[in-house]
Amino acid sequence: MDEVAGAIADPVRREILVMLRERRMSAGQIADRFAISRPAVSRHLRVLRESGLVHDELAGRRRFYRLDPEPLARLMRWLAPFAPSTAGGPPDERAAAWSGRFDALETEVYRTRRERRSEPAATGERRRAAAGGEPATTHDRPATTHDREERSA
Amino acid sequence: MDEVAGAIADPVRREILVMLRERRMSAGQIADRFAISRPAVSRHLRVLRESGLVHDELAGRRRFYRLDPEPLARLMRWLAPFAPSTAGGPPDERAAAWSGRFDALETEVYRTRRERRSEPAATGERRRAAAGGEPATTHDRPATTHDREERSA
DNA sequence: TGAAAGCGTAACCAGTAGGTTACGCTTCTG
DNA sequence: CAGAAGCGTAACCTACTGGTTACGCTTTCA
Repeated sequence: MDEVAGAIADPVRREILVMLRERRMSAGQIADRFAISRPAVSRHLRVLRESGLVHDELAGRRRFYRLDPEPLARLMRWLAPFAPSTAGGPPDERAAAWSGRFDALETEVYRTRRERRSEPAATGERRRAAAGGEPATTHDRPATTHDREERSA
Repeated sequence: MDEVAGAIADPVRREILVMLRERRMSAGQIADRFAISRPAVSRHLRVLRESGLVHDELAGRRRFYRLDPEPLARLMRWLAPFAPSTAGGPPDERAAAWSGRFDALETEVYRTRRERRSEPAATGERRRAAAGGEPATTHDRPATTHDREERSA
């Protein structure tokens, strides 16, 4: 539990989780989206791995990461009793804050997803070629060979 | 968000939140339940305060803390999109892990609540007079005057 | 009104977190 | 088969965390 919450506490790691929600990604693909150095990302990935939030699988010289939502589910399960009207004690002021309990979550999903689209990188500016803008320095890398999965983000 | 997750990441702070779920408590009441020093607890409380998870109100020479679940609700809202079948991308393996989504939460509530009853202290052994055992050194403190709220735990 | 209760802050310390650069290992590729 | 690609680890540094003791301030009580 400590590990899961601790993993979630870092914005880079949260962003990685969001990215992996869509599809699995290689370490390099992930690292390219952030302004920090690759070893830094590598260690973030290790934290996520050790907390069980992601699993890795080698594929040639690349290592793919995929999300495992189970630890997040555990967190949710711990969080749930804090909802008001959940086996009541003296709660009452709680009811207001929890704003609709689990409802309106579906709504929230879309809002969150839309927001994210603009800026995946979190801290700086090294980000290579993001989704939005001009082709820019897309030939930053030769792109000679297998470019199937890379470009899809 | 960082702050909330960070606050949740510490076992002492999590236990404090669980305690405050039942009723508001003074700093001293809270501190007495843990084996760590009182200033340590005081700082945990400050972390919780700054992350908005608790609010304090002075009452004479005592300071009462009460839970504010709203930040936890925000966390839930961030967590929710990780549930499978929530605005699908390529998710599918996710479905298994998320084990029943929000269902079975009600069940979980009772289990968790029962577990806690036995040992509120987390780290050590300084705990004064817990719920269970003999009257022990209950007269550790004179208990001369207003003892309304204190004994109820 | 002076002593004790109740709490927070200050100063200090060890351990951890997160970043960086340098490096080594394995796997493709030309 | 040599070199590049792709990743992780090692070593190092700074900043933050969580604990401790010492102390100061406000409120209550005898």
